[in-house]
Amino acid sequence: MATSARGGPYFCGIDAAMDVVAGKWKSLILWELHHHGTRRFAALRRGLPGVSEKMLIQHLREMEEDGLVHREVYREVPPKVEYSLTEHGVSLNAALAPLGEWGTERMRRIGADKVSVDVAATVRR
Amino acid sequence: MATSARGGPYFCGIDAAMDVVAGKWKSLILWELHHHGTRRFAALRRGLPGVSEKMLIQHLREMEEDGLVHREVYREVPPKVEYSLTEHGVSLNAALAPLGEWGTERMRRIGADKVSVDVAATVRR
DNA sequence: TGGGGTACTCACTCATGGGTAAGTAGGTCT
DNA sequence: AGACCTACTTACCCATGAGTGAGTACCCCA
Repeated sequence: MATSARGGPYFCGIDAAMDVVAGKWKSLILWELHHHGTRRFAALRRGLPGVSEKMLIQHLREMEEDGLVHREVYREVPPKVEYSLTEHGVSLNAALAPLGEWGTERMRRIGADKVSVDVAATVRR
Repeated sequence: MATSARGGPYFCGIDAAMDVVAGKWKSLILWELHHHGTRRFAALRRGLPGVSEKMLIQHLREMEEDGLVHREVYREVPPKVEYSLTEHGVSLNAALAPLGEWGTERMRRIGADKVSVDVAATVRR
């Protein structure tokens, strides 16, 4: 994996956007940060049932590199780190909205289950 | 791989939509079919420089299962199969439009290259 | 006669994405 | 003293996604 930013060449804009959103949890992180404004690492973790610490950190780092999230470290002694969306993160979220609606519609069509907190807790083991 | 349709449980609509669009070429296939209306297998293949036959077929089959593309087989003797978008495929494409714009904007910001036909041909070997 | 085009399938390989579990540092709670 | 909290890092493993190359059936054209 390149530690440098993801970056084309791309076929088109969708390609470029997908590159940034690809990853099992990224869209959820975006959603979570969008709805709560600012969240600490542990809060984010609790908000995404099933995510592993490794993946959460990896995704957050990549999204930081991509300029989607802002990471604010407070040098206190129980460590404290706050994550929030940047301007680009906010606009990406807005761009994802129609897709979210389409997906919701699709879930209705195929009758897919939504992950409930209980199910998620079970999945988490 | 389950041959049955992908299908949740999902956290939210975006999740459900991403499930259907995930795959290196799916969004490009959508784009290609949207812009040309109806395309034959070989034409699609030529339109997506770098795609392997295996992946193209696999993606087309999955998208057919998901109700995004329609597959019309003509029982002639040089085989002829035409692919086109279904109503759901069209609406998905529309839902992807804002994301495409965001991606295009991002490409401008980071100065990413766009795949040209020449580069693609080279990549294809 | 044989090369090419159509739309595939099949077998094999490899890279990567993601999961699991443990370790770390410094401080507070019991 | 020892358990626990924070936000991580590190090492290891495995399943899956994707690429390569060959094979197939049928026909057309040079």
